[in-house]
Amino acid sequence: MPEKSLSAPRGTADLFPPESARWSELEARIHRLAARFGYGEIRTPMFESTDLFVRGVGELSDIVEKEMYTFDDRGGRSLTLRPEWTAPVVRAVLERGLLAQAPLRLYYIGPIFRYERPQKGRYRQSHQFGVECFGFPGPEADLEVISMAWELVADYRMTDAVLHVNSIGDSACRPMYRNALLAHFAPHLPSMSEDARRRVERNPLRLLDSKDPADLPYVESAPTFEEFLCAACREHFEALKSYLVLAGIPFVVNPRIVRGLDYYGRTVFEITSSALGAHSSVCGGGRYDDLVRSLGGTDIPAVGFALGLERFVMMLRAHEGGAEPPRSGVQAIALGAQARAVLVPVVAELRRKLDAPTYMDYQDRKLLAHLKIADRNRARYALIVGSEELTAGELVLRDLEKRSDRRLPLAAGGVLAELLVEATA
RNA sequence: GUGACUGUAGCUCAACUGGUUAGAGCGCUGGCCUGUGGAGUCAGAGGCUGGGGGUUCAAGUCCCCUCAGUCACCCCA
Repeated sequence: MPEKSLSAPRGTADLFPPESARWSELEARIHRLAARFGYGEIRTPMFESTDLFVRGVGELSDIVEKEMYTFDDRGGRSLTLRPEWTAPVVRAVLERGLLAQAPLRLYYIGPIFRYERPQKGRYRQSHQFGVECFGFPGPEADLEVISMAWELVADYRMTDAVLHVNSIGDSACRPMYRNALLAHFAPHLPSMSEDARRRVERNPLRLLDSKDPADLPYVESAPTFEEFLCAACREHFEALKSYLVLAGIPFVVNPRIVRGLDYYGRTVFEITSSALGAHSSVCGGGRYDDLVRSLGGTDIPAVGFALGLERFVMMLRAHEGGAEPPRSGVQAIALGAQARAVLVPVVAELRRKLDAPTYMDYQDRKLLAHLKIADRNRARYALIVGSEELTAGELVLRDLEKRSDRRLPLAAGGVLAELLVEATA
């Protein structure tokens, strides 16, 4: 048996500096954003009973049919790595009885798993930030969650982001629209794509986002949902649109936004960016007023979204120039063993007291090599101690940006650190 | 699950129709330079050409399998 080289599983990725710092920064910003909107964080297990997703996401959805990481544990239970967050959140909230005190505002951030062929912006493990707002039937809650997603995008000045909104009706009017669509497409089906013919059986709404040129003329002439919305759904949608205008959030009404998961109804929305490749959506969400009941809870309306962090970071990169990160911190440079022995405790002290990185290379190198390392570390200061300094009882503090030296007395450790903290502040 | 393209040094890529010892740039280490930095120059280290099998006198190059990457389809964040 030949030895196999070890590699990360297909569709997964390792994250290293400096990329990992960008992620931390984004995550910190998300936590602050959610806090400002009054949302509390929920964390749920990374795997759940398979049945939860079958019931929550929909038996006929692609996720359940072919994308789940499902396995049996040693007790013979069928478990599944979560492919999305909403069903687990609803399960957790029901289990704890938290909906008794609805309204309830929760957000989550963490990994999801889908067994798919990887491509741009699509991985087998990816990460989502999302929110769930339970207990408000009205369009104010729709506006609230959309604002949150949009604020994140606007925060980073992503000028090519577009918000698409649509209404896909409720259980009263969707069947009527469905029938109208079927009636519209039925005579043309023979000349439409194979995919289209398949979709008719499964989910006629999906015909609307077909990309096949053969289908385009029929899709464009198809009736839109807006004509079929019942009075209640229409009123809800109109109110949301005027709220968006009042909030100054730019949007387009896109009758072809449908959403793939079974539980959505009324409001659906998406945020897209041209930086993202074939599937340009970075954030998708909407209202799911029937989901809680279908998972065994009481009749509680809900609205939320999920935002793909890998895709968001891709957008970020597309909008950033190659700006150099600012210099910060101190590179301690000891020339020789004696200097090193003096400097090591100073470094320890600095690391306790300085709110910036302190770097030190412990090998014997020339000053030149040490300074190159300082540059690579993007250190702001170099703290140099060699034989000259030792005899003079001094050290050199070099400002690497201004390229200027200062000499400071090489006093006892604690006092020295105080001095340096002050000098480098 | 389907299709196309691609796997050669740490990274980005060369190597005519199969032909001797697989090259370059960047990066790395060191010298030029007794101790002042993103530069220059010289030198050095670094490879079972993703893995396995086959064809051939001869395979980085052709064929098959496999793993992985990229992009697209299906679908989704």
